Amino acid sequence: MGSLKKVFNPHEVEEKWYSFWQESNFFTAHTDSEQPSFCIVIPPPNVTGSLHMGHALNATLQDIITRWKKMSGFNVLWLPGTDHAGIATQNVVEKELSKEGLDRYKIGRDEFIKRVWKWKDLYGGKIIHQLKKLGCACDWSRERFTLDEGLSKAVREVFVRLFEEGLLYRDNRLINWCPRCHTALSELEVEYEEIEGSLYLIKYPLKDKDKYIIVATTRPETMLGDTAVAVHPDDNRYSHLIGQLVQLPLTNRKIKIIAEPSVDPAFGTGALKVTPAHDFNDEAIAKRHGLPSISVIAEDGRMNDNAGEDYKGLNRYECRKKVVADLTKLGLLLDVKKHSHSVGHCYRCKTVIEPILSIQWYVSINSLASEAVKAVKEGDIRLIPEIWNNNYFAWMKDIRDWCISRQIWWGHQIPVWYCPECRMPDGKSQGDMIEHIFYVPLTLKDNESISSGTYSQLISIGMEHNDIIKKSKIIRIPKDVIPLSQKHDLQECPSCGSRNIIRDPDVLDTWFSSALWPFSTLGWPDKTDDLRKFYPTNVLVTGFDILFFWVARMIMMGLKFMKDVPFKDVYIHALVRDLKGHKMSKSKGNVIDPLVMIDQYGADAFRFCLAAFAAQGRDVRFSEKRVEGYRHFINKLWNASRFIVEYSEFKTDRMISEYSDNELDLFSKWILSRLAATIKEVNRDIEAYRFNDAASSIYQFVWHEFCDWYIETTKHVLYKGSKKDKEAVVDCLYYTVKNILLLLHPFMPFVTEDIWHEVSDSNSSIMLEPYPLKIKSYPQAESEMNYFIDAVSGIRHIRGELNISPSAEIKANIKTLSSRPLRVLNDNLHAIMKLTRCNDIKIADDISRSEDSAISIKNEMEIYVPLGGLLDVKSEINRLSKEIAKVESEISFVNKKLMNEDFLKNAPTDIIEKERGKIDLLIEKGKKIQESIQILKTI
RNA sequence: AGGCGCGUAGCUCAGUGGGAGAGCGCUUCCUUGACGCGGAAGAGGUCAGGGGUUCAAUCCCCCUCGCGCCUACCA
Repeated sequence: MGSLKKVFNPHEVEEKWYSFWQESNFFTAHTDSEQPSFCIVIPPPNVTGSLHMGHALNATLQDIITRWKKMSGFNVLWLPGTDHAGIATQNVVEKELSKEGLDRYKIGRDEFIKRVWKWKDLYGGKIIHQLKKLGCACDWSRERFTLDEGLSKAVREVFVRLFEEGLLYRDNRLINWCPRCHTALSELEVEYEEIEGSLYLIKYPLKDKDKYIIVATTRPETMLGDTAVAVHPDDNRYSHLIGQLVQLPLTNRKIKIIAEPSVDPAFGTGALKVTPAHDFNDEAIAKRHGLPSISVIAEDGRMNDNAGEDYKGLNRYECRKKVVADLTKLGLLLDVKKHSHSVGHCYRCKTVIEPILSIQWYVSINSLASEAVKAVKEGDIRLIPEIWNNNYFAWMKDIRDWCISRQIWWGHQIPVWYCPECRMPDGKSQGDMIEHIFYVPLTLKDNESISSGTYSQLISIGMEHNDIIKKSKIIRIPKDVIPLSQKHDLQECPSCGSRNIIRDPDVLDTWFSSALWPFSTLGWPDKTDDLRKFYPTNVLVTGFDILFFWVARMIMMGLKFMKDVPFKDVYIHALVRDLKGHKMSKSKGNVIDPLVMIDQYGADAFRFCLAAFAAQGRDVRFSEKRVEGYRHFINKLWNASRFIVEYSEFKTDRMISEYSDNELDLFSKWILSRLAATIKEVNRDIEAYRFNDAASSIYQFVWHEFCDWYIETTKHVLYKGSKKDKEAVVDCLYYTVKNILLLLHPFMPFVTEDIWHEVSDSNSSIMLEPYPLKIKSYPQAESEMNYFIDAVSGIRHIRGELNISPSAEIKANIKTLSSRPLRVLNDNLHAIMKLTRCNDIKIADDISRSEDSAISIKNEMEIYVPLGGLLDVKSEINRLSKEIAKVESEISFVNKKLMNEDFLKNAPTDIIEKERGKIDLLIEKGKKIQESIQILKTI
């Protein structure tokens, strides 16, 4: 033990203690431990990102639970890791390439993936290691990555088993396509945003050349793919036209007018153009009416051959301009109105989504979802706060099959192969059906160039199998081609033995691998010790924004493959917003960097602030001022500890429990009792994920009970007491501070560890100490302490209100109205004098008031402060008059109640008794003050 | 459009069927032997508005207004 420095400096200790913990392996969970297990898997952050406030809050809460459970005797595993974030990571590396004038096609798939790994090793996973700055007790020896070998094995296992059970299928549907990322997205990956656009009214000529039907659209360029015009069957304006053909302008197609009840006659003109290949509603209409789909926009967002010679090759927006111009020339554009509507954007790159038709892999979700609903309904999984249950159920009810294939390279490549040499059931060669589109057109021997062809064609012109695969930018494999899937890479076609097989080029949605996170990270599919010990995990701590993306899918996969829930509790915390309540985002420029907060105020203050903000069911509006406030709290704790350490020479080896009741003074028993209450509350609140309540209980106890009252009352003993009295008080001070540090450790790991080494005899870490659980209470001391506090506050109140300088020594007389306050106050006379700066206090039951006194009426006592010439009679009368007004209004309020017969009839007796007791005291108090005013008036 | 949540001190937020609390800010005073990142004493609120249930409503129910979020739709 040394002594604490004058000022606490977070920077000096944070790194020191973190590496101490890590080197001592305190974060490591033990497979052979006898202790009960407790496990949290971290929501794996995106490997491309850097730490933001959301991560900081999320990690702080997990760390609080982790440290609390460790100290409470559990073998805790907090398992960290990152997710490979397919699209995001691929985007980052593609941007890098484009700076070098390259793209992924130029360097090829293998080279590209090597590049991404290299990037990942250099810059990836920054977030997860930034958590160390926060003090997180993650078991780094078990850190995982969704693309590492083990997790890839788990993905492969899951895919193949779902495939074999028939829960995976390919289908040709309209999907959300990002023309920039060049991939399909699931519906969850599309963000809708309100856009100020235009509504174009376009005349479609009827067979009777002078007449038109007018359609309304926000996307005129899609008219090139129209295959019908739909009107409501009961719409009188149009019912006579149903069944007629219209000439689709800018094309030479004629399309039919159909009756469709889903059309809203009140919207636009009541006539809807139907473009099944580029609109989800239109696709549904087309299905009902057997309409063809004509795709006019290609994967790169440009118009394709079907759009016609004039438009082919233009991008969507250029085409829109030209279509509008051409319609205007033809006199077919009737009007353009302003119109705001919501438009889907890619959640990664914010490009406007294009619905296009394509073949994708889907997970058949219904059977998985119904199990996942059951788990929450039957309470095997608790969502906390419960308010999320409804959201969860609603989403699960409307859940659609999950599109899991992505047309990118960074990720788990789908373990499916197709054999071009086999024949389909109808006898056609599969190779005739598989179409290859090249990155760059190939020049053949006779100088002809080709940009695409079927597999069979390309083979017939002499291309090698591997060459075809390598040069293909897109491989179109029709739905009917038979997919082959197995755990180990397929080397040859199991039916024809051909080695020229084609692997599905797509990769899986990143969330597919994160869905397995709670068991894949523990070693599944191998039957590992970790898996046995830590699955199911105990709690998942996460934000609501990924409840569907991730939590729901983990529940489905856990139930399916582990036959058990992945976690018992899901604690859903708030989003961190800025002071105005807006989401923090780089584009808004309102981001607060957690690392800056740590740098400025220290990790402990920052963490405590996050915990204090984490009230259930409410968003966090982050305020830097509050971090500062908690930095002051740490300073307070630090200085309280410094004070105690000064008296370390009086510390004995006695345990506090070895002190008998009469060896401890009132204040010591009181603070121990308050500590007992705080310990109880903090444990209860952390258990219930009420982190803010736990934090404020400790704050209140440390500052306003321990520092404000206990330390102050020990001073007269420490300055003037006997050795024996000092020992008792110092032992109690040490005991309380040590318990405060233990209670605070999960919230403020660094400063508590630092002080611990000064105040405890042990050289090891506070992390290894047991968390305070239950200690003795002293209810009598708590109630007696109130007399003391009343006496001190009464005198201070008079001082403050009458503006008597704190340095002026005064006298006080206290008349007690019963024996208890008489005894309590007399026993602690010196402490009262010290805290009120009185040089003389008389306490008795027969004190009479002197004329020149200021007074204060408290429970069972009357306090007189004789002031002689110092008494400003006028302001004292003023003060007492204010007080009497307050008392009188209270009396009339309580009286009204007690006069009410219904109240007396219906209210519980304890409430009635309370009111009766109140009124007697109030009347007595009023009388006393009144008398006092009278006396003052005579002066 | 539907759902959820919120509206409490100047600001950021707790909270409860029996006359409301914290932090910061504000006012006055204080170089009191842990701490001015401190101490003492204060000011400040018809708990968004209206109606209902109840002996009693800030809290429960209904409506209105304002704000936020989610889901769906938006030709």
